[in-house]
This record gives sequence, structure tokens and C-alpha cells, in this order.
Amino acid sequence: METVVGVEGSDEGKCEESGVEKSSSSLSSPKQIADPVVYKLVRVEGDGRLVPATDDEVMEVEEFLVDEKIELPVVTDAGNVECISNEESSSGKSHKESSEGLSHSENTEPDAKLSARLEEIVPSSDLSLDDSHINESARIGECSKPPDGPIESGSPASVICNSSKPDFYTLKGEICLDNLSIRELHGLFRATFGRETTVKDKLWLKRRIAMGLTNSCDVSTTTFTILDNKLVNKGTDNSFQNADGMLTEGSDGEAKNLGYETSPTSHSSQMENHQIVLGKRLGNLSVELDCGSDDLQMEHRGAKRVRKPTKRYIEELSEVESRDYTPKVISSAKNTGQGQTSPKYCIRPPGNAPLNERTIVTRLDSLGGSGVQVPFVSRVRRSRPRKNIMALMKFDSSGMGVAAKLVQEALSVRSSPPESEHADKVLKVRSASEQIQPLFAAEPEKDKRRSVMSTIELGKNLGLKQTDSSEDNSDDGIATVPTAKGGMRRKHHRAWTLVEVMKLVEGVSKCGTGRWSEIKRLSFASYSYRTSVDLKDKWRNLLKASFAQTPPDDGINSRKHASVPIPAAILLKVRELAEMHAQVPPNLGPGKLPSVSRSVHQTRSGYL
DNA sequence: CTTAGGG
DNA sequence: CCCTAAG
Repeated sequence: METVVGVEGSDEGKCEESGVEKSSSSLSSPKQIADPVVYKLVRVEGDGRLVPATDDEVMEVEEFLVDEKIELPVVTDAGNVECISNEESSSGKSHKESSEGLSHSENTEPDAKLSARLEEIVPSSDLSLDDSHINESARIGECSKPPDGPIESGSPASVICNSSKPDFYTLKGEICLDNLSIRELHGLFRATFGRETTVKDKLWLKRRIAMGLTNSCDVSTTTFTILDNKLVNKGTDNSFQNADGMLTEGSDGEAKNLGYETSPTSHSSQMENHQIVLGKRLGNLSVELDCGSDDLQMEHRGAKRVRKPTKRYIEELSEVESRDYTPKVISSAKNTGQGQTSPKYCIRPPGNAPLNERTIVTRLDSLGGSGVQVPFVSRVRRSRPRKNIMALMKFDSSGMGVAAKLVQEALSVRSSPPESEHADKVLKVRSASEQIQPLFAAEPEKDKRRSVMSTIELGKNLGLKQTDSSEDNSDDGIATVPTAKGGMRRKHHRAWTLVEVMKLVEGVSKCGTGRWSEIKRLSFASYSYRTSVDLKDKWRNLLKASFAQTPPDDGINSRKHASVPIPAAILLKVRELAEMHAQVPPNLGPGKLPSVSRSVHQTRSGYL
């Protein structure tokens, strides 16, 4: 019940530590739980002052809010929040609900507060903010930063590093976001997450990208340099994580000062709460590393999520209902904790999606790039035959009741998953939890949130990571084209984002090559598109790319400007893995590999 | 159903 | 990405 904001720093993993938040930090002393921090949508000016958010940002928020209302009933909770978080919005109600359910949860903030936060600005924050930035900047060696920080619109941080590294990202395997222009950041953002962003705040962009590349929410607020998938904080090394997804906890430095944010890893629930509470800083919040999910999230909000079939080609009309919930379930809990680094929790209720869809006529097309709006109908159509959809929608809308029924059925039958992917071994436990989630989601709000919470906890207990699925709806990217034969063919190529690539690499490192389905489950549970075959193909391409490029080294290397190629670090990793796996017989099995894989990235591989 | 390969 | 052959 307590508010998260207060947070005691101990165990919570809060993901949030955003730079701007400092303001919040000042307000929220760790101890004052009672007094929640007020968050306002603001931007940090060059001189360290807070200014009201731009129209754009505000709009985003508003939109979000609106959506929220709509979704609210359906929304589950934390998971949901996360999904939404991307935009900046989430906060209010959803978290409220969630919080209640959770034991720790803190929710506490009433709607009023929410509104309050939007409206109020944090007073004292300026100073604190300022100071911290300055200090940090000062510390940062390379970047001797000009005091003034003539920064465009961005945050002070961005300014900081200008001097030393002019180049983009990838500097000997290093990715430095500090000096990128907004435009560049946008490009990188797109490459990383596969979607456009309208956000103009450099700090936000950097953090978001850093989080994405790093797969963690714990990103320093000062500098953004990513080395080999690890985020390197030059000034203070308070936080960094590796690609593996493990967060190192030791970080304290500034974070502590802020009053919150410590280690994101441990309790997911807490993190969620924080996120929720903080709501406003969504950017940061979105913890997910799966940032990939971001795009999805956006889409979700706008459009409904049609349940996504696990398999691309499946188009069974007859069983729509059953499928409808099924996929969701799978997606939601699917992966085991292990693979994912980041804690993501998106639990999305199957039922509600349709509602949204109906409501909203147009949606942003993340895929295409730049936010093009298209009539949702067309979109839908693409993914599946209209009949189905219509039927589906009706079905859903007509009632939660139905959903509930389904749920019940599921429960009763829980052991028999429909077409679940989780036939596998490990999943038994998981499956149970998975199934439960969706069910709950369907339930009425009140119950729902509670159930969700419980579900989450359950998951925790089980040790599952609920990573979720941010993307189930990904019907987005899939366009089908009728062929002469009569078959439908998938048309849109969904560009692989850096995040996805990293996940893939990580997955390979864990499971080894050739175990695509495993990898799919572990690392790509959230990406419903991307089949094991896709993973395989992508890996093939990566290998080709890595081997091709590395040797020549500098020659053509200058592709820097190419559209966000592929961070060299990743290619290196790919090579290493390739080597390893090539040498290691498959028969060793995944279990053994891990040790090797783990060390891999650091590797001393001398072979190549 | 999941992989491996070729197209 | 798609499609198909194989285990």
C-alpha cells in the first residue's frame, strides 16, 4: 500500500533512475514514504532548469491517459504498465490497481495525485538536478564539458561528452551516445527498437537506447557509452550491466543519492511499482529491455491486440476463440526467467484488446517507420481475414464473460494447453502460471488486478521471469500477400533491431547454435513474430556479416553512416560464438554450454 | 514439430 | 523471408 516512491532502497530493484528524476529524488527522500514525489512532465534545459514538456510530449501523455482510461478496465497491471510505459504514461490508475494487489506494492497514489503530478512542477529539483549533473559532468574524464552546456533542447548530459568523441556509436566496439544529435539518436533509436520516436529529449533518447542495448533499466544518467553491451559510466561507474542480463548491483554512487534505484534485478514487483509510480518518466521506466516491445506497446495501445498466432501461417478460423486466449498465455509467461535480463512484465489481457481496437480508428504504424497513420482496418485485414477479426472482436467485446469462461476452462484443463508451445520440459510449471494470467486478465477490474498480482507473485515464487510479451500483437509487421497459388505470403520484412540481435546473440550463447526453439522461448518470448526459423536465418546472416566484415577490418569499414549497421561488438561476439559452437559438439548439450557462453563475450578467443 | 539448407 | 526436406 505504501507508495513506491519513497522506496527504501534496499531491495527493490527499481529501474528507474533516470536523470531527470533527480528532481524527484530531491523531493522524495527515501524516508518520506508518505510524501510521494510529484512528477511532472518536464524537460531539462541546458542550464539545468526544468521546463514544461513540449507539446509533443504532452500530447503523448495525454493520449496515453486517454488510452489508459479506455484500457483501464481491461488492463492488468504492472505488466500493462510496462507496456505502456513507453509512452509516458502509465501511471495513474493502472498502477493504482496493481499496487493494491501487490503486497509491497505501493500504490497509494490516488488519481488526484496523478493529476497533481502532471500539473505540478518540482520546485527544488532544479538545484539538485543541476548540481548532480555538474558534478557528474565534471567527473567525466573525457568529456570536459563546457559549463554552459549549450545544448539544444536536450539534457545537460548530452552536452557533456561532445568534445571527446565525435563519432557516432561504435567506436571500437564502443557505442557512445553522448554526442549524438537528436537526429542521430532518432536513427539509432529506430535501429535499436525498430520504431520511430517522436521524443525530442536527448536524455530520454539516450537512456532509452542505452537501456535497449544494455538490456537493463539501470542506465546511468550521466553518460551513455555502451561497450560490448555493457553500459559504461565514465563518471561514476555506478551502474552497468552486461548483455547477459545480469545486473550488477554494486552500483551506488549517484543512484543512492537519488534515494531510490538500486538494483533492478531482484524484485520485479517492486520494480514495477516504481515504474508505475514514477510513471511520468516513462522513458526510463520502460524498463524493459525488451525494448523491442516498445513498438508493440505503442501499437497495443492504439490498436487492439489481436491474439497473435504463434505460427505465422496459421489461419484457422474455426478455433478463434480458443486460440485467442491461448497465444496470450504463452506469450505472457513464456520465458523462463533465465534468459532475460531485464525484468519485464507485461501481462496483457486478451480480452481487452478488441475494445481498444474498436475505439481507435487509426493507429501509428511503427513498422513503416515514421508514424504513418493508416486506417486500422487495413491493418487488421492484413493480419487476418476480416471475418475472423470481426468475429473475434465481437466475441471479445461481447464479453468478458466469455473470456472468463474460456479462462475457466483453461484453468480446469490447465494441464492441457491447446497448442501451446510449451510442450517442453521445463515449462510445466510455467504453463500453469501462464494460463492463469490470462484468465485473470479477463476478469473484472478489481479481481483482475488482484489476480494479476497474485499471478506475478506466483511467477516469482516459481522463479519465473515474466517477461512478457510485449509484442504479441505484433500483427503489425505481418502483411500477407495473396499469391497465385492461393497461399498467403508474408510480406513485410520486419527489420531486426539491435535489441533483437543482441537477444539472439545472447540466446545463442546460452543455448548454442541449433537450438532455435529454445532460444526462441528464452530470449524471444516477447517477440511473437520471429520464429525459430527466423532466428536461425538471422544468425546465419550475422555469421556471414561478422566474418565478412571483421577481417577486412578497416577497408570498407567506414560504413559508419550506413543505417545503423551492427555494432562491431556484436559481430565480434557472433564470431566468438560461432567459433565456440563450431568446436563444441552439439552433444554436449545446453546445460554445459552456459559456462562457456557466459564468458564468451569477454572472451579471450584467440582463434580468429 | 523442429532443423538445416537452398532459393 | 519463404519453402521444403529430414530427423
